[in-house]
Amino acid sequence: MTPSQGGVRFHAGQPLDGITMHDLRLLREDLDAIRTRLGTRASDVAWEDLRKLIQERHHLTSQVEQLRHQLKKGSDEVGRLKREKQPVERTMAEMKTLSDRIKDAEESLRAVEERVTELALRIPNVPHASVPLGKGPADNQEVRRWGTPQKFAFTPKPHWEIGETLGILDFERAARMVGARFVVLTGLGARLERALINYMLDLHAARHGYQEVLPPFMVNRAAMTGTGQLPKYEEDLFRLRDDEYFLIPTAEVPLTNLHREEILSDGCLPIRYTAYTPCFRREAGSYGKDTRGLIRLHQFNKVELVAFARPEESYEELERLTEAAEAVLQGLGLPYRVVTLCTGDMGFAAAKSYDLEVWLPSQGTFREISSCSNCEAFQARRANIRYRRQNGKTDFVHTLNGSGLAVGRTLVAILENFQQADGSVIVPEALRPYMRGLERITREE
RNA sequence: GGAGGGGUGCCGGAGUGGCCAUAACGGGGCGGUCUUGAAAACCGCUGUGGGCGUCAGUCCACCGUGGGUUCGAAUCCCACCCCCUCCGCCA
Repeated sequence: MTPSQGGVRFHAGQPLDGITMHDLRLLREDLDAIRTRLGTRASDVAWEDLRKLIQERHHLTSQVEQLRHQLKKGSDEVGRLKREKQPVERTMAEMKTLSDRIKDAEESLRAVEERVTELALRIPNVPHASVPLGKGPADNQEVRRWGTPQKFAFTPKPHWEIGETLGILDFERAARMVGARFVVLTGLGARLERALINYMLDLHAARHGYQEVLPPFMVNRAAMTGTGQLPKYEEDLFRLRDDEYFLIPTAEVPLTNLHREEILSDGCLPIRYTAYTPCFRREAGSYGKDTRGLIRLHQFNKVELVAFARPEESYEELERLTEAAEAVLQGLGLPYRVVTLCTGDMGFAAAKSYDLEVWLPSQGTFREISSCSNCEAFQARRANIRYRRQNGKTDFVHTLNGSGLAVGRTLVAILENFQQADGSVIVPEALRPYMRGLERITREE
């Protein structure tokens, strides 16, 4: 793949060929079916251009291959003639002409492939048959609820008021040193955040069988393309100015890319990873939404769950992963519900997603605190992650990911759900060992 | 950042322009012969992706990545990436 302005480019010398090929086979065979199943999910895809380009690519490929075959034979002939001391000038001249023709044809092919890749990489994943059709959050389906929201004898305060009164959240100083949508946690706030991270990691690593990982917080373009953040959502990412590196918007990116370009052995599946990372998001286009508090920040902490599964087991794995995320909320005693996202509300890479929504008393609603998705083979194709079946054939794995949980939003839920009339906040029992036994957060003098 | 060395298949490792690339040779793995069983020995098989084809098969690409030279490149040239050693700097 040739580097090009504005095209899809790879930093670490990784070719795109493998990625496009896999998508292309599917597309060539079933373009219309895929288009129909995607519906409004892919309204901005240039389907007709793509159809033409795929045909053109196919045509050019066979042409180039045929010419190359001729050149190979001719060049062998030159070698043979030279050994036999026979004249070679004529054959060499013919081959020179042929070689030039090949270069032209290859140039055309390269251009077409680049266009195909660019278009194909912007097609979202096809939803699973069990996903409800819909346009937005209103069409999501509630699956179950857990816990009972607390009845307050007073009007529950929003978390930013609780936090500022307790002196553990400082938005003002954060804004001064960076800008809007950042926070400084201090004292017991910082300790509570750290306690939550450790509690979640321990739970997933020790109880749920996820291997703990501490990955890089920035990755290259190839990795971002593999999980589907690129090329379509570049404006949502923070990018370094002098290097082709991006700050991760979620640990899903480094964890899933852990096995990019690998063939896993059947016996090691399923593979389960958990990691704490900060997450960086530009939140382009969300001006005015959740401007106060910890709900929507440019940098937040998250403990992530990622799994690699055999295709036939991936939906079972999605349930297992979702339950692991739920266990965090249950352990903390926070009421929540689980919803199945409708086709219109799902992420780019997901085939099916469950959102966990935690109860926030100050808003009187459930707010997203985790999103658990089965991406099926979508990311595996883009990142070329395969496994060897018992019959020796290779096949793409299914990748899954979910928050387990968004730490900042968990802190929000704790402050709001466990706030007391005197302004203090009760520390959930599960967290106390991580808080040096502290039972209640009060203002520190 | 500076100097040097290196990236070849599951692993080690040969290959410095066609003849030995259908990547030598060795190891590992799988299957078979032999054996009461095993070892040894011997024989065979053992990469990925794509095109065409009903099958048999056939064609193309891949020796870190991308360009270039050439009738022809793992091999020559250029750039980049990664790894190792030493020096400097640094948490």
